[in-house]
Amino acid sequence: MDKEARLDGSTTAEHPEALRLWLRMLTCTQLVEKQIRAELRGRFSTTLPRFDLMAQLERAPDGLKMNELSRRMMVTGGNITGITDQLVAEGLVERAPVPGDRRAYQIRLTTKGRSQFAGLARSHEGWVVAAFAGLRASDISALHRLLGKVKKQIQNTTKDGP
Amino acid sequence: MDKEARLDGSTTAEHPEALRLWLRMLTCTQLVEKQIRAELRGRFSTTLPRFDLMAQLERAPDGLKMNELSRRMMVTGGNITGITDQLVAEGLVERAPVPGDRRAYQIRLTTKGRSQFAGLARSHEGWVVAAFAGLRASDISALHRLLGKVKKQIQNTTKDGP
DNA sequence: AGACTTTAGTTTAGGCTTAAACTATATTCC
DNA sequence: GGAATATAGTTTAAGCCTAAACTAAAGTCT
Repeated sequence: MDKEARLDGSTTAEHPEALRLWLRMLTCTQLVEKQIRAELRGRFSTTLPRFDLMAQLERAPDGLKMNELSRRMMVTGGNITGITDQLVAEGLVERAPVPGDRRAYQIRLTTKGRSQFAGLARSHEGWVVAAFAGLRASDISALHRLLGKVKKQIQNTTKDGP
Repeated sequence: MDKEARLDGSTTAEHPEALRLWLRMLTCTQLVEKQIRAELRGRFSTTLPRFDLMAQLERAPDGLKMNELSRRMMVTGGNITGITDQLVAEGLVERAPVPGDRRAYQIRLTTKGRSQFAGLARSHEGWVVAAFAGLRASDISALHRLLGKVKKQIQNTTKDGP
């Protein structure tokens, strides 16, 4: 084969398949994500992080604390502060006090936020369905299952720490 | 309306399967990416975009023009300008004039850049292999094949229209 | 109670990324 | 040649994201 790859020379040319898989996976994710970001921006003048935060809250009727949002969205607390600030300023989300802990807030969708999110979610689902329209149901479940193995593996090996 | 998008439940083969797949795919990609970014930062004091740009140049011995880098990395030209500026400042890449077109540059790895990249690439491959270590070779090729379908689908539907 | 540690959230400095406006050079078309 | 258009690259303003330092409130231990 026409390999120009001089990355590894002769020592460890054993696993370029994982590398090829990773690059393809990254490409797919980026393509879908760029599509969704562009639609959110063009049609709703919003962004993916704002949508993601609202999606988390939609599934938690009593709201979530900042650190729960941080954990579920896999981003830092400072990031949550920034996104929440914006959504609060737009009246889509509110910070409610937590009885018994004056440090924490419970973040909840406002009525306005819940109503706006309904439209967002409907469109979002359509874009995602369109992105995977080339796959049969069996392909989708196969992908889902295999990615489950990947997720498990990563979480196990990453959790090993000091 | 019919539902509140309560995506936990049913076994009915509707579109939410695609949604669940997408969320899992995003999670996996983010986990791997965060791992790689952390290693690049912790062990080499560099970043993923810098690494990606150098990786593109490594495969193009004669170098690439800015717009080629922009296209291959799927990011905007302004972004390439910024990353290139930093790598030039560190002496890892260079802007060479293109004979016959005074607007363009040919971006190339310097000797120092090529040498540094060799170490980066070796480690990078290791991290990726580790991330997919939970999969058998047949799983990896199945994933690769299925993601090929996804990629093709997205590129076809996105390319439509002016 | 008082000192120590942990937890919740914010702030800050810096890098990444984009869209849009901009400069400079090439190309096309009369 | 000269005007209109297209292309290569940069700049700018704004949002996202992180790590690290910080404030305030809980919790722990003696």
